[in-house]
Amino acid sequence: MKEYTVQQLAKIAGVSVRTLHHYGHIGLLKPSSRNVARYRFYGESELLRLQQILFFKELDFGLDDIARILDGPGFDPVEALEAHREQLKKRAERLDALLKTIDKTIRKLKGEKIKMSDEELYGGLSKEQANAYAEEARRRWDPKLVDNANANVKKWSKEKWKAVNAELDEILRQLAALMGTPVEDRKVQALVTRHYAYLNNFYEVKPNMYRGLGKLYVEDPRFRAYFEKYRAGLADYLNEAIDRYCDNTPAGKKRRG
Amino acid sequence: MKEYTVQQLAKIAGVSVRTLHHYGHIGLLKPSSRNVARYRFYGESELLRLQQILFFKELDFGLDDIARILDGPGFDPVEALEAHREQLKKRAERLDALLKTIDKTIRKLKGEKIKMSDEELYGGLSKEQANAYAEEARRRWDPKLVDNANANVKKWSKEKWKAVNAELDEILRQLAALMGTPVEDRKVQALVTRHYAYLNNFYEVKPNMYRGLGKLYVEDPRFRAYFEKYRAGLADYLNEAIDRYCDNTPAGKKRRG
DNA sequence: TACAACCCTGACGTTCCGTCAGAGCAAGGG
DNA sequence: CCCTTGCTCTGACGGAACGTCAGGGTTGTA
Repeated sequence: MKEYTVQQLAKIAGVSVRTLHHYGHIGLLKPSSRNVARYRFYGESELLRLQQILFFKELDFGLDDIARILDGPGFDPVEALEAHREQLKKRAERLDALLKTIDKTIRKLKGEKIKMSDEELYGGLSKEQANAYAEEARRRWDPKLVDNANANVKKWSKEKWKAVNAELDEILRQLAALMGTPVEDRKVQALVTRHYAYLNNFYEVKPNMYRGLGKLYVEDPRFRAYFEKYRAGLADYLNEAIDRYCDNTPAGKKRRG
Repeated sequence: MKEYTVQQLAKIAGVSVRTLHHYGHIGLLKPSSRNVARYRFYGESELLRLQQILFFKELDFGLDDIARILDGPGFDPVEALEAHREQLKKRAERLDALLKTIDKTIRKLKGEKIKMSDEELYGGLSKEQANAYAEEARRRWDPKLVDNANANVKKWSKEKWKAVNAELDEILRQLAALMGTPVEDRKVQALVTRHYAYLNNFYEVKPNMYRGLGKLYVEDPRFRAYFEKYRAGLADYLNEAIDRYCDNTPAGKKRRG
């Protein structure tokens, strides 16, 4: 039977020795045996448990939660592992897509240094898209405000557009990374809020208009249904947006070196 | 110019009020103005900055790093993207490894389930544990004796296992009850001796095999010093021992009581 | 004017480790 | 057999990024 010292296990699992000590102290992962000199030794099952721990840690569970999960009465390792495997697979696929996108983006950024027509100004949000948003906003809230906003938008500088596009891109990318996460999740909430804060910024809407938005997305129960629907089509939407981003993204918005 | 109170900004951005306080304290995001009553007020630019902060935070940057990024002379988006890509790549690789491990594990677990009944035989000590002990014993002492012992062990009846388990349980319980008692105490000595006699019993080892371990703990004067030193940690040690005992009890696991 | 709902400033608590310090083992070489 | 090198141990303190009171003002509204 294989046994690992602290350092060996640490290296295998990619954590620090201190982490293993810590896990031992809080009873999360104890060595399978100890030396006369109290040296720690871990077996295969500890390695597996550590993997599970790290897995849940990736999902942002606290260590005590992890302990409850792993040591809970109804914990069927096979079942749990199969569920996790599915999650992992999805994550891996998403990561893969993200990686490709980023590669594309980097190539684009490196290649097409300076080339930006007026049309490209609209970048992350196509004219039609912007109009679509405007349309919806018009339907939903105050038409005058929206028209006003659009008028403002047209006066925006290139710089502002760049910044705004970049932000939308960021938000979308992160939302994509969270695909499959429950809507109630704090991260999703935060991102959605940011997304709408972005829209708010985009349209330079007044607070009272924003109240409706905020409520819809953050407090209103309708938000749930809306986002469910939204999420279903999110992948396509994002791919389009990302492609647009790659094709339209002009050279660096700069600062520093 | 639109102004937000702490709570308003917090809600919009999906962070806590305390977080805004904190960011103010460390100089990462300061309110654009303050009341006579020192109430904080944030403007549009603070909202934007906060969103940038949150973006980098999602990427696991520390707050001081974020400050350096945002307040620094400038930064290169390509560079940032490439760094980000590296991070994602590592993550993807780890995910991949995890997936493989999980697949292996699932297969293993499914396979082993069938053989569970066999494992039940081992009672207080899991098969691996038993084998681990055996392995060590084999290394340390006479291989033939160990094999012999194992052969014997396999013929033990459930009744015998129960009895043996009960004894270990009893010993540990009494040791726990004596926690804090000086090592020199006759009772402690007796129990420690019984503990090792239990191991002895388990392997049905001969006295000479036991020499390496038993003498060190019970007769050798070095033991005295050693144990004195570790007496402070005795509680932990015992708890660990007891936990190990519980963890390895298969079928009808009794975890905690 | 009362009262809920905000806001303030300390200041201590928490999680998850990083990082010494002071010491003990393990093993190969001289 | 000693020496050196490389692990390992146990505290104990530190620190990042807040959470969570306590104790006490402020504001808007009924």
